[in-house]
Amino acid sequence: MSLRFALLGLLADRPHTGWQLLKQFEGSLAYAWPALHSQIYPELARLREAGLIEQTGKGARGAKQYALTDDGRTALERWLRETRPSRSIRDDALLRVFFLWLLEPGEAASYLDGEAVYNRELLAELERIRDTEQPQTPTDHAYRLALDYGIRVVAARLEWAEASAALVRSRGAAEIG
Amino acid sequence: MSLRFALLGLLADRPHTGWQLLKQFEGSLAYAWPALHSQIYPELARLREAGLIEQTGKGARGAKQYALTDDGRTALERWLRETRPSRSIRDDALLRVFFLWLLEPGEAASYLDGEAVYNRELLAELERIRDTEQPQTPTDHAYRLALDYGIRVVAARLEWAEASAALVRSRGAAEIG
DNA sequence: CGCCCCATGTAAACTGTTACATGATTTC
DNA sequence: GAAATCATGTAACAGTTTACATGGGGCG
Repeated sequence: MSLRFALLGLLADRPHTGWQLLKQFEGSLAYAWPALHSQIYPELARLREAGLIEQTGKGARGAKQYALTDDGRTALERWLRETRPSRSIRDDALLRVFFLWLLEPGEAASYLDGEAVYNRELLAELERIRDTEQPQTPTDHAYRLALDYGIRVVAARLEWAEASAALVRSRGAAEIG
Repeated sequence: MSLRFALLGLLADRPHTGWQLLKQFEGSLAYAWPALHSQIYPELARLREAGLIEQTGKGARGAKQYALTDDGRTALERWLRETRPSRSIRDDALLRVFFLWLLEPGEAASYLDGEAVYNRELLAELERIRDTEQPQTPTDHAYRLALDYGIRVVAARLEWAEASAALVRSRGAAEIG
């Protein structure tokens, strides 16, 4: 369901080829809704069949350019305005935390160190993007809001991982000492 | 894949019936890896078939109690120690932010207000749990780490939503004024 | 006895990943 | 002309949701 609207949303800004859409999903959208070409191309065919998008041209090497139709824009705006976001979450890294008690304190702390490293590097990358790109268009401003979200959430995860690793180490030391 | 290990992880603490496992997935695990009975019961049958769990008793009304086998514990510890968490994320609420430029500033701000309300209420609920339950066992301590993670991340999302709503309103006012 | 909750399962539809498959254009 | 990248598609499999289906036990 969300993939369908992600495609419509990208096409609302300007026409794209399937390949260009794929690159968007590999870029900034990867943090919100990742998708591979094997899912994107069939979905584009279905959206076209449903009249929500139309093919507006051909590029080199068989590329197909699509644009949003009026029906597509209506469907997209209805999704944004009239439906509530799904709150369903799947977070493998968090799931593992529930079972950290199975490991020795030192090993559990190492796991948390790894989470800290991952989030520290991701945070640096997101901050680099924030500090080098200047939003111009309304689309840019929306993407910047999404980037700010990522920065705040990843910073929170980093702080949690650092604090938790320290906590686990101090509890482990107390048991031994 | 993760569902399998989530079940093994719960059974590592103590034996559970399928129903009890289902209640765990509806409770704290819902924030990390939600699952329904239609997925849990077949997966338990497969884990039993594979020798990773065994049925240790029968409860009232046809309830089946399962416990982890030695093979199951080995598989669980290998997952925790030797595999890295998947970083794949699907966040419908974040996806919508990329397309907020489609709405009028007032409507976009309303969407962000809704995100603030949702996260404010969830944060209050998580803090209530933190302040009423006192961790005792190692299992409790791991659950508490997961709860702390939720509190930090939800607090970050709340702050982002409030700041973003204010930002969008001020930009909208600047355009009009 | 009727209702609610406990308790387990299966089937169909949908979504997402991995693997297979092909061909065009650019670059070295 | 070989390799890398652009560009599109299908097939098989795995994971998830929704719907269908059944029966036991406690409570009023």
